[in-house]
Amino acid sequence: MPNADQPDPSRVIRQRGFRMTPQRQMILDAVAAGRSHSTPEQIYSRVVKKAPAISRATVYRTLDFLAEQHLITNCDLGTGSKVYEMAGAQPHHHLVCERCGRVEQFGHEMMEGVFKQIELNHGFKITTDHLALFGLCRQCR
Amino acid sequence: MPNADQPDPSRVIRQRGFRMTPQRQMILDAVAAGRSHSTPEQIYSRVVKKAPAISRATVYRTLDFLAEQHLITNCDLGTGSKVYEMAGAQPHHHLVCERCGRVEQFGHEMMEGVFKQIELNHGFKITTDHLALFGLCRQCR
DNA sequence: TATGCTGTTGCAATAATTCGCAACAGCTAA
DNA sequence: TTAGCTGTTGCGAATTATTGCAACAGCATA
Repeated sequence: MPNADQPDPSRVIRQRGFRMTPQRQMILDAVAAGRSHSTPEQIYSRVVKKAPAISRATVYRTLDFLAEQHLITNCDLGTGSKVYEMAGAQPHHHLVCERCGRVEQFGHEMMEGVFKQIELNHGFKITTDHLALFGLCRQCR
Repeated sequence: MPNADQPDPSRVIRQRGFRMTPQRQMILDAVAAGRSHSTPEQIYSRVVKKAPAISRATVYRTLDFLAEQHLITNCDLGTGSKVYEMAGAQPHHHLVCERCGRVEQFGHEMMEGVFKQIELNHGFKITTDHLALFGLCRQCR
């Protein structure tokens, strides 16, 4: 069931003057294949099965590129590597417990008020849609 | 003029069962010496002048440690390395323009409402006090 | 089709960060 | 003071991430 809210990435990229190459398509597919957050290394290992010649540098560059285009999002949960997932679905953020490592989610709507306020005060339009906030969870306090 | 709000780091660390070693003291001093944000490499190069034997791994480990103890804070402005600065002074966050790279600041008080709300809803106490939010600045929109 | 412009890729080199482990240092209790 | 426990450090290697550059590929125009 194709989602009308999610325009064809290929079209989006071309409309902006870039190219949807086989590498980019494969990497996008690999991000989608990860149920949720995937590290660059996980994505690389998925892609390399289909295209053994692909280089790690291409994976890193392409992930950056797709994130700039807001087709995927990334987030640093403090695990050493950034993690990536498809954008669009339900924008959300995370609460990471510094003690036990538990990760909770909360919806983007909680942030929208502040972001709007910042836009009014600073004329700055925030596009960040995938934050990690650190602290202590209910159990660990 | 000593600041009563800033307890002696050495005391804080020892009270928690850790040790204030010469390395930790030097690294803390090096963070303080940087006027604002410093990269691990900048900190390393300051410290290595005083203690040529110190290893980069120690710098990275110690920065993590001091950040966990909330004596310093860090933030990823998208420049390749995390940057560190002393905690405590004026907690603040940054707006980083994706196009021109300009970095603006805004005060922690803007976030406090949301953080309080999250605490009510999730029982999660957020300690993050140095965020980077990405988007487009007034000029670049 | 031929040509040129520009975006993309792979490779190798480099940079940034982390890890494993043995040596070392500070604290406590005998 | 000595012994023992545990936190810390230095070293070097391993891992992870980024960069520079030449070759290549897609699209447009002639």
